[in-house]
Amino acid sequence: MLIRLFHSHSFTIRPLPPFHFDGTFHKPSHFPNKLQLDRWEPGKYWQSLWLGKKLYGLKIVDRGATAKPALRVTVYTNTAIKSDEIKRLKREIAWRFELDTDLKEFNRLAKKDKRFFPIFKKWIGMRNASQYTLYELLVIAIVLQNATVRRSQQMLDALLAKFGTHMFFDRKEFWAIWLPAALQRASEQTLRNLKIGYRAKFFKRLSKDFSDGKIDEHRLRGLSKKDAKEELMHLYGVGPETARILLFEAFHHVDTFDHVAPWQGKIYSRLFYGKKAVAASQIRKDILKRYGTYSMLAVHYIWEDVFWRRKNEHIEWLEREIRL
DNA sequence: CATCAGGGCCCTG
DNA sequence: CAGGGCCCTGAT
Repeated sequence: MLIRLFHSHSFTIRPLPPFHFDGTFHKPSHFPNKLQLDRWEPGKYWQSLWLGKKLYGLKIVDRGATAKPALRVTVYTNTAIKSDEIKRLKREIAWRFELDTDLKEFNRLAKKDKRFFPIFKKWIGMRNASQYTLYELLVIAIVLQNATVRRSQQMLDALLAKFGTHMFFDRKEFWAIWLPAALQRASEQTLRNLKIGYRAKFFKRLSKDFSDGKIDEHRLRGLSKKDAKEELMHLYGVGPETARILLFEAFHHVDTFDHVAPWQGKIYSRLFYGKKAVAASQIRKDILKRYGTYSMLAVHYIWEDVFWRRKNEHIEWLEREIRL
């Protein structure tokens, strides 16, 4: 069933300068799904958005400049919008896309980095943004586990087609990831039929924990990285790599560089050393030494930059490493 | 045709 | 703390 969101309301948000619209609202290292959760074109961005149990369509348009940023935001719903909702939406959007984050200190550090300064300069004002709720990001991180990109896409598409919400706003179609209760009710066999394999039991248990209210995303947002990591690692199906993704993307801990997966290690080796394979422990040590509390953010800039380049130029070694 | 590792994690010993 | 097993797929 297609849900049409006819009501709309617009407002303006002014991020803290400097701000980079495209770098913040589009991450080319993230691979797209057939059933689209979002859409980007230069200066424009759309996505489905859950706030509590209410579903919105979100459109954000660039109306400013790097030094004087402004975002024109339109939210779409199928019921009228109240003024306190707008307030909550503004706060949530600011959190997810780090619109109020002060990058002064990071930019100062970047300036001292002779080798990569051109990249940091090109993307100045880019945020470590995540459009998702914790639960949604967890779903995505789990379909990434022990699978190649194509299979991850297949798994997410199958799950969306069965449990997701198909929606229509601003003359475009999108999908939203289901709420936890929907997967909790499904049988493990139903999930397995979608060819997600052993992840079925992860999803069952996690969805139950979330819909029972055992995990409070807002409380976790207030915790230190160390405390948040410990709680996340207790979740069923969450290990070091999934925790890293959650800590960095959902909770914006920009110093989360304590786990390097083998495939990432190969790409880092090329980016930072121009070599095929440098030991993960060496990479960790060097990055932490150079970028300190901004380790993951600095790597994020360099990482996304090479995936932006990939849009226009063929990078042979990268194509081999990402194995679609 | 079979075998295998993959954008990990759980469980066991 | 090491190592086997896990779902399914495309590569070899």
